Amino acid sequence: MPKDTFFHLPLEKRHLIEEVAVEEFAENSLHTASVNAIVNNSGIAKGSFYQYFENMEDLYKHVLKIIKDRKLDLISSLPLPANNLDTFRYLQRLLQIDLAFELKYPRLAQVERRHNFENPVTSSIDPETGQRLSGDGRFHAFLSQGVFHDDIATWVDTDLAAYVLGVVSRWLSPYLLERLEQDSGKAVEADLDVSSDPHLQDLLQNLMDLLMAGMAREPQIRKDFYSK
Amino acid sequence: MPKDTFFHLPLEKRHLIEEVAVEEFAENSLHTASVNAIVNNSGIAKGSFYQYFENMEDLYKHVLKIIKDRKLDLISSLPLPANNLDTFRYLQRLLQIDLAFELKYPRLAQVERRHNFENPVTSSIDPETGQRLSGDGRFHAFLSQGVFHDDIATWVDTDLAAYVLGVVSRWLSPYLLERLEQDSGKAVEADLDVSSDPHLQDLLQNLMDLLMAGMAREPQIRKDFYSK
DNA sequence: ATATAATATGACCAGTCGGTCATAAAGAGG
DNA sequence: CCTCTTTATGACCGACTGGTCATATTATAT
Repeated sequence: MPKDTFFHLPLEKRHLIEEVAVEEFAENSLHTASVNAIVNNSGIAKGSFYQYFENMEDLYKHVLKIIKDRKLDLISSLPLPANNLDTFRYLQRLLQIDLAFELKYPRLAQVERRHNFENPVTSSIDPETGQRLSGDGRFHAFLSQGVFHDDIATWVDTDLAAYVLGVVSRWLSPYLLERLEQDSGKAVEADLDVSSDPHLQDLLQNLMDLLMAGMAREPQIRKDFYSK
Repeated sequence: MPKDTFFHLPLEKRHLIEEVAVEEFAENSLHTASVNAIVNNSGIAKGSFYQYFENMEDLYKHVLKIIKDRKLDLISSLPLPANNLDTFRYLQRLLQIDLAFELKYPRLAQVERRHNFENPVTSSIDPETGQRLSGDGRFHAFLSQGVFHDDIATWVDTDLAAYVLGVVSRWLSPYLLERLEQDSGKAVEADLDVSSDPHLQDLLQNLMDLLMAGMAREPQIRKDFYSK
């Protein structure tokens, strides 16, 4: 955690340092990021850096926390979904959240991608159930719910599916945004409404169809013929 | 391209340097890889490095070429598929190739992933047709063939699908291998036959089912009801 | 005004970086 | 043996690295 001094800083100065750090971590990993670069780009003295942070890792963890906070803020700012969200509307919402985050904080999203690349987590074991738990758990939760509600076929290997969904959601956003720009011929505005833009909805729906028809039980899916 | 001197080297020495370079590029990008590290780890003098290569980028490109060559070798070494390969067996083969490569050359695969991360290509425009062409073109070819043979639904956005397949194939291999290790409780041997191991086939088939039922026209897929 | 605490600063350190180069060693042809 | 070419070497260079620290400045409290 950054030292107290850092949090006593005028907000403007603090935010400047944070912005510069984000930019640095977007282009460099924790181990290759440069203290000197951050110091120079934010106009503070080298000594000040070490008055604010223990070391680079301290600042890095702080940036990761910013990412977490911003994402939570963003989720709560999105229009509240209906109480009984359809299984696949729920998945669509998960993808939309990542998309909105990419749109609003592209550099933070890049830092997150880099972090994920340097610290890959293909899986971890749930200490309670002993089951595999790939990724951040969002998609495991989605799949469990889906299977429970008979919306997802029972033959689906949920850990494999959760991993695949995680990978797709992580890399989908930059593709969709670049695609939007190329298709429309103009830059995408940062305040684009991800849940209403028609072209974006088309693309997202196309992906949803692709995923759904594979996992949805209705209409007939081959494997379910045998398993039930 | 490396200088002549490099190719005059005894094979053993040349391969040692290449191995050390691969290891360096597996852990560092082109811009953060260290000449000194490579020199020390391979036991050659600093000056020799610059007798063999123009600079680090020269060596980097050479390693990329090794990756390309090894992959081609591996493809031609795999049992030849039947002439008229079923559309989805063809996709399965594409995934198996990536898997075999990860299994046989895990460090080369890591270098490739890092390269792809540092030089992301979400899409490029085909100069001939003017169409979008995401990824390396393998999956575009697959999808075009599939649509042509009526095996893939016409409503599928092929560029989006090709991108998703590319992302999945790139990140699937390390997951599957780790999964195999955890499920079986023992390390996976490097000479595992990716096209015959039963557990591996189960997992791959599960993913194929997931993808197929979404893209295969048979049995009924919703969107095709309307489009045809 | 004075004393004390909090903050800011950049010269400085030892270590590493990519890259060069004069020199030495080794090979090849006669 | 001598000659000429190719290859090997590591000391050396200037630039940059993360980190320290004595000193200076500012804010706070009395």
